[in-house]
Amino acid sequence: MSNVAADPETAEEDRLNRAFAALSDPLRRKLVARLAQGDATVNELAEPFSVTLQAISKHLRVLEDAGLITRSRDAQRRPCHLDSQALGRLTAWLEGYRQAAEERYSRLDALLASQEDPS
Amino acid sequence: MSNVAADPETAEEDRLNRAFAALSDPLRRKLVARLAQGDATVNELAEPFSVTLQAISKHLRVLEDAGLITRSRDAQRRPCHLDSQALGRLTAWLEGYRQAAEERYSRLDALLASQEDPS
DNA sequence: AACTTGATCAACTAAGCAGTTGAATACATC
DNA sequence: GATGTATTCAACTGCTTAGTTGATCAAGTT
Repeated sequence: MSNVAADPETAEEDRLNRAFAALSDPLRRKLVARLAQGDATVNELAEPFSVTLQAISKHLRVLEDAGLITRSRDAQRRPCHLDSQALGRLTAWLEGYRQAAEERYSRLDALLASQEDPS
Repeated sequence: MSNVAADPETAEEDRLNRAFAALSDPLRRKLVARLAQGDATVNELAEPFSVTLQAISKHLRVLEDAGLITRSRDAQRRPCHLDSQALGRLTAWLEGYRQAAEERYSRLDALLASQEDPS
């Protein structure tokens, strides 16, 4: 039942799986948005929403398992902290392919332009 | 049964839902990676994988519904094209919060440094 | 020790999704 | 018009997940 991949290559895959899946839920994205403003406890995070505290707790677990947040301890409280580096890894993945695609298109555009005007 | 949100605010939400969900699948990420190299047909995209063509077709539909790819027509073929702008919108979302978080931390670091060394 | 607050665990339900097989559609060629 | 090729549709199965309620644990308060 271990969800943790052994092989480091699939481990990175797994981390991307979880991170993107975590961000596919609008409530979890709102939690991320809130945490970007500063650390917060489960109760604080739950306050604006009309779902149960347990639901929020589960969402935070998903974010934690995805490596997007970390949690510490302050008496009974479990403050959540957004890991900006984790967000950075996602943008790095996206940007790699976006730039590759965009470069190709601009080369294609240049080719087409030279075809139209073969001075 | 319409999956398209009416209100423009939830429409953007919906687009993010679908885009992040689409990228949470490793096979779909591989399709994106392949398409970053250049447009391709369903058969070409399916070739490296051991799943059925129908499965690939479904994955492409998910990517299309998420706005990550567009599709044209060439006789029976349906070539797929990666929409780099869609990837850009995702990085924009991520970067907004990453930078906000990082800025806060650097301010906090500065504060702590000044506390340690109140010259 | 009893009580309150903060958070999680456990069990369940309803919904969604990745994959399959088999049938159907759309276009191109013979 | 029959055949082959590229792709999608339809129906089904197994697994995962968001949400709920009720119980439990952990730490501070009286």
